Amino acid sequence: MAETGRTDRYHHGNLRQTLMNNCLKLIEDKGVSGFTLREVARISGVSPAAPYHHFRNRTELLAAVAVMGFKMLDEAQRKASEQFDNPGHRLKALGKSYVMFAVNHKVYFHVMFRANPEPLRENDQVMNAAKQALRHLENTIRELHPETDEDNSRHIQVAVLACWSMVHGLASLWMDGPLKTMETGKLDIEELIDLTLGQAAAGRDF
Amino acid sequence: MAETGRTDRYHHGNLRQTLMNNCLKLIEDKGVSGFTLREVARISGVSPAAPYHHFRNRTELLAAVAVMGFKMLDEAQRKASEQFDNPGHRLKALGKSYVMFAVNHKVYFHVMFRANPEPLRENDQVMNAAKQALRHLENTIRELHPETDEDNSRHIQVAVLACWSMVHGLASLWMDGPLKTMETGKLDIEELIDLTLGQAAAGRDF
DNA sequence: TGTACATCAGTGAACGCGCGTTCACTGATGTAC
DNA sequence: TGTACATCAGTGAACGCGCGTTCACTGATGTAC
Repeated sequence: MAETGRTDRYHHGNLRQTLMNNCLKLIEDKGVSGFTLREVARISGVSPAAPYHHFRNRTELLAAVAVMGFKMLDEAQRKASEQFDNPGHRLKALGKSYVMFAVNHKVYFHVMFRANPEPLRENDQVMNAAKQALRHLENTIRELHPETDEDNSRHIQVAVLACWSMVHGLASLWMDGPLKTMETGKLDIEELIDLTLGQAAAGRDF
Repeated sequence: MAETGRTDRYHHGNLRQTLMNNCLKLIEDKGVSGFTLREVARISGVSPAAPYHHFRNRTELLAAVAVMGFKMLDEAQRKASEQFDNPGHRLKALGKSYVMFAVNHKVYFHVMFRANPEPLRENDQVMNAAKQALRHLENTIRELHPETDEDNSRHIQVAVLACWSMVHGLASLWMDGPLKTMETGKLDIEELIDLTLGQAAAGRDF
């Protein structure tokens, strides 16, 4: 608070966070592959070597952003699932919350799922944060299928996958853009989510 | 055919196609952002300047690959939709064909939907090819909802979106990898698609 | 069938550039006494 | 309260690198006569 604006000090005071924020800004403008450590340092008003006091290398900065994103998603999913006792309603709320997260935090979503995924996927902190964020969906579906014989455990996995696919796909299409050329692209995204999830709930078409 | 292996000629004979193939190989190894024109030229056994006789610049090579991919998808969708007269069955076949395309042509899929999408999305040839590939899905859904009043046209758009989301999401999750850490990741992908689309058809959960 | 010539599709050297990372350094900060 | 000193978090110059693209060029190919 009181710190904002005082940028003329030798010690920055909050460089780690500043680098992460500017990393996101940069990716928003130029895409994940357009992000460079040097430019992040530059717009943070700091020398090219400074970030190395906070992150081992370029990949670790991206990983930190991804972890942050998964924690935010986790929190959003938690809030959504607390809104309803009925697991069916809760599931729908989780789905909507997932897509809304992607829409409202487009850049995080990119880093979380697509930023040169290979190096990030070998990072334990990232993988754990991801698992945490997804457990709300799994728990809720488990509640919808209380019989827990062996066969059922597989059905649950498939159900999780079906739900995840639907919402991840809606989010992906929104971000990948082809959607924008369609008529529906002009609808309000929130309305669109309701309609689409409703469509799926009715079990029509597929 | 008879040309294969004769690489010691001054004129390559088929450089355009060779560059596109090696572009795909490179992206498979290093990701879209790791693809460089120079390396494509290198592994094609040609000087760094040679590609400029076939593509105006780096982006245009990517665009050509994307167009090729959409044409292949179009063809796959066409074949799938010819398998069934019943539009319900046809829809399911289209969905499966879409996901199988992504799984079997992972790299094309990446270029088509994610390769620094901004420049590609401004390319008319790419956008037209994309529209062509998607029209099978739209036609089939239109057939399922023959009443064509105004309200219905919107329902159709939403239905297209719901279906597209499901299959694009399944494909995305498969490619983005988190899926692989789940139990279901160990299932055969083809089986998985059947189960998931079946799940959705039953209208369970969501 | 030969020849002249336009055009096509390569070469290879060079350009300017920005990158990730390292290095020896130094100013700022916190702590023990 | 002052001072000595360790540690933290910056600087700025330099490294080697590979990139996209351009340039003047040349060998190969196709065609008209």
